[in-house]
Amino acid sequence: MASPDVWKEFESNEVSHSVAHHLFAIDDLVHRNGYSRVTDVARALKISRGSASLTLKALKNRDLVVEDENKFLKLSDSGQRIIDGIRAKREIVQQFLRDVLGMEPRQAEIDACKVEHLFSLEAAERLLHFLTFAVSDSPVARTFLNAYRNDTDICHDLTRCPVCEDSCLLHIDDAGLSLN
Amino acid sequence: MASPDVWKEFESNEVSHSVAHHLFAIDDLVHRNGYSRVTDVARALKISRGSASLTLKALKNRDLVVEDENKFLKLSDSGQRIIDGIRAKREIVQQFLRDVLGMEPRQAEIDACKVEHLFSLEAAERLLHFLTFAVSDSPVARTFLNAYRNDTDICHDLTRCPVCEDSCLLHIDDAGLSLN
DNA sequence: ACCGATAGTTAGGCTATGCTAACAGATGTT
DNA sequence: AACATCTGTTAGCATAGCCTAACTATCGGT
Repeated sequence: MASPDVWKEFESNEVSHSVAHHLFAIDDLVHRNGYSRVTDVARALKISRGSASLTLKALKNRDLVVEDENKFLKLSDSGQRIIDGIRAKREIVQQFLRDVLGMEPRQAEIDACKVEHLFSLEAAERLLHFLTFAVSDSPVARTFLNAYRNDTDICHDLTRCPVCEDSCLLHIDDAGLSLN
Repeated sequence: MASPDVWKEFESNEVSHSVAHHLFAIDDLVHRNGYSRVTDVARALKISRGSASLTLKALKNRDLVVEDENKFLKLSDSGQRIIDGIRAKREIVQQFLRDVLGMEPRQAEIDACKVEHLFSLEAAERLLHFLTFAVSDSPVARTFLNAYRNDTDICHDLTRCPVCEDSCLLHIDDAGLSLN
């Protein structure tokens, strides 16, 4: 099914989920409070100061985070670039899940947060353009989204699979998911 | 920005990426060759027999994998259910990336593989219904997809951001991504 | 000057996931 | 029977992330 090596790509990202959120925390704290220290990051992420200290030391070594004389932290240029990109991906995915697929903001945020650092730049760019077009004022887009929403409301009960009569995705093949 | 605890949800999934692919390997091997042993799984995943042995032992303890007298492995019912669900998510995401967003199959597969085990059931179900509608023969859907593809071709160079003139997502805010 | 709170670091431990290397057992070939 | 090979397990090691607990340093108030 899957090509031989694809699965190992999971590890090979610019930054891990954990690192991404350490960077997010610094960025948010600096913007909200004007500064960010180890303790602030730990509190924001709800991890211990010890963990934050170690992770942030590694990030200083990777030149993603810089520290001034007073132990105040900020993102380096490359750290900022990375986190801006990941934030953009999160917002794109979240808006798609919420505004097109109709998910509740909270669950859309959880799903987007899980995948934000994993999608390729290409996927994010394409999704952004799709999103922009889909929610535009263009009559074609409006007609489409309205039709989709009616179709969803009328024809699909999102909580019951037609095969097993439960909430499930197991039977999409039986149910005929063959889209070209 | 992000709600306080959302980021920790990353860990809380039914199975990890690694476990998912051990299960995939068994499922694929059984269907392709009729059987699956520790060595086969190791070879399929390109990891050592030692690693596979340890991980699979854990999966036997979790009752996701069962072993017969001859050391042949297969998925338990719950293991099968999990992996069918994740495979469905992968196929849905991959088809969306490929058939709607227009990505090459290979990159679509890589992206789908990274996120397949992370999306919520709800997101997958909604995406499935969207996909089914979007690529259907309905005139509304056809018109929309054609218009989208023309718009993409004509108006957007997916490799250049209008602000920084490079391949980037950093400036989506400047570029006006505010979709309600 | 001293006490207590806060900040940062470090040491030691845990799990998950990978590795190599050594070893045990079965199988197959001469 | 003997040796080679294949399979599976285990031991020891690494890294990423998290934990607690202990230590250091610094700052603030009396």
